Amino acid sequence: MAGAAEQPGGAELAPSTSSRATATSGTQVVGRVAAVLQAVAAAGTARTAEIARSTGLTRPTAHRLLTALAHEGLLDRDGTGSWALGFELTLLGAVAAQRYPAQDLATPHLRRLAEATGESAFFSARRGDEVICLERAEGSFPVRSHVLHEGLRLPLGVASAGLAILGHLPDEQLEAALAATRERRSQLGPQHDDAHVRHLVSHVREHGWSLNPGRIVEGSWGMAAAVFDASGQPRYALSLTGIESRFRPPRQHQLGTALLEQAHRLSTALRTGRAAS
Amino acid sequence: MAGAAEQPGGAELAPSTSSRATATSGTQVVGRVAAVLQAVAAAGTARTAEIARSTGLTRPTAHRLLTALAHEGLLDRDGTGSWALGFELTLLGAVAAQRYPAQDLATPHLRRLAEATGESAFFSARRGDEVICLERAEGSFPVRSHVLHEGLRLPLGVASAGLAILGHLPDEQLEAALAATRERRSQLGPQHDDAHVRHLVSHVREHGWSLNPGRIVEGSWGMAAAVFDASGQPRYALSLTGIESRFRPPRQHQLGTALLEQAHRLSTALRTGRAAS
DNA sequence: GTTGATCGTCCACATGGTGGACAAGCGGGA
DNA sequence: TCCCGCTTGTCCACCATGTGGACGATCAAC
Repeated sequence: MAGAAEQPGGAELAPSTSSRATATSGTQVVGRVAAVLQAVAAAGTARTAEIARSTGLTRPTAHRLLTALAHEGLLDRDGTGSWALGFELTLLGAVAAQRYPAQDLATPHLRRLAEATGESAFFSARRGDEVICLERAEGSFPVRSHVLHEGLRLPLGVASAGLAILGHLPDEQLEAALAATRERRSQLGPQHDDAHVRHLVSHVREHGWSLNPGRIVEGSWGMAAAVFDASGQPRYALSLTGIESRFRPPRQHQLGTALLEQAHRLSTALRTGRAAS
Repeated sequence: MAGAAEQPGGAELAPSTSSRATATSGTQVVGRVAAVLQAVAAAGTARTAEIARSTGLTRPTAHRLLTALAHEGLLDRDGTGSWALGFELTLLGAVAAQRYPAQDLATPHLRRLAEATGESAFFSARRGDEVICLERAEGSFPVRSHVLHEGLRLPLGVASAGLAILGHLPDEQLEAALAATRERRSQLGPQHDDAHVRHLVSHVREHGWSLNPGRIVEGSWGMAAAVFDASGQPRYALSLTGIESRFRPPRQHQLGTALLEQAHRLSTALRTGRAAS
């Protein structure tokens, strides 16, 4: 219900990729600013036209916003003309992170996961109907998936991290999330329809951890465990990605156990506010 | 030259505290958004009217921006109606911090300083003509100064961190910074005029570290050492604060040495990209 | 040289933001 | 209880501000 914008009449097909329709009230330039920042974050680095496309803005408008944001230090521009998140966001983020100390506490657990399993490990956070990848720790295994990267936003339900979180939500919230992400999921392919997601969610409810059997990129598998914030909500996730052959039983079971253990320790750390040993 | 806005005619006395006049080109709503975010960050938590005052916006306008930003998750609103930085800023900041990994590397050095000296230690960053306090580590000594806190922005030259950075700038940049901060410094009191700042800067150039002998709040002293980024610029600072009696010689000399040592190690870590031992 | 893509900029239009003014809520003091 | 001073949220007429179609410049590839 937090970000549930009312949809007037039928879902009018968006012309391009314009996703957000947060024009609830007041200043909508703010919404565009947020969309631009998120688009740059998700891309890591992007050109003006790419941002215009991914936000649904016209190119002149995107250009004006981008330059204005860069003028404020919220964005940087590298030599080639690509945009990236700026220093000012580091400063604001550092202050904001005090109220949400999750990442600092997560880093050691992430490292431990990567070391123990040899796969690449990720820390992600839920916000609204999306899951944002926040940090990556490389594993030692030389074949690595680069589907996920810091800043990437995916709707709940398409990656293992989002699935793990979905699996710990009560039915009502699960249905709401499915409804809210339905359109975006369908754009990512038929393998993300409700039936498939529900199947993977039931797996989470049975085993505690989630499995993404190559649903985003063929052969790139993922597993995740939900992490609970101080109020007991599944707000974060720890996940592992790698190639199919390393995510089959019985190794699958070992990985699941390792994920659950670190997720549990991290949840405890978040609850007590103190880093675990 | 980065943020040097041209001043039309005489410096028309600002009615309230309106500081920034970044209306160089394009969208100026973006400038207001940035100002609001910075104001909230600096206050930690603030009411609508306070933000309106500190940004120079009218209250309805501030209110609209604040609610719009909260709608995007960039701000939160607690039960009492106060605003604080939101979760979305944590996410954006985490991605942005990858390109500026200073804080992660600074934390252990900060802790070490606080432990070794018993005073509270701070990590700050320069941006434009300001220094922003980013992280605090409490010392063991029971009398602590709370003048500095995370998010606070001060013009270069009024606190020990800014002084340490000023002292490592070439003359030309020093003069530019003095000119750019002159008005704001004068608002903070006559003890921050050019002559006094120059005197403290010369101290930095002689000893390597800076000393703020209670220039912001009487009896609250500070010392700092500059930290250099990968390109060799003095972009950050480590500092200590405490009561006057603990910042006199010969202890002053010990504190300065400790600051310089940690600052040097941190600078090395920033240059090599790897955390020091 | 030609094509095809990007980029940055201009300017008339009207959309969307502005802020003075009003109303409501809250607590303290008499 | 009433009044006062403080806050906050909201309205709406005005016009400043942002918008985006269109143009010209730039660059790389073929």
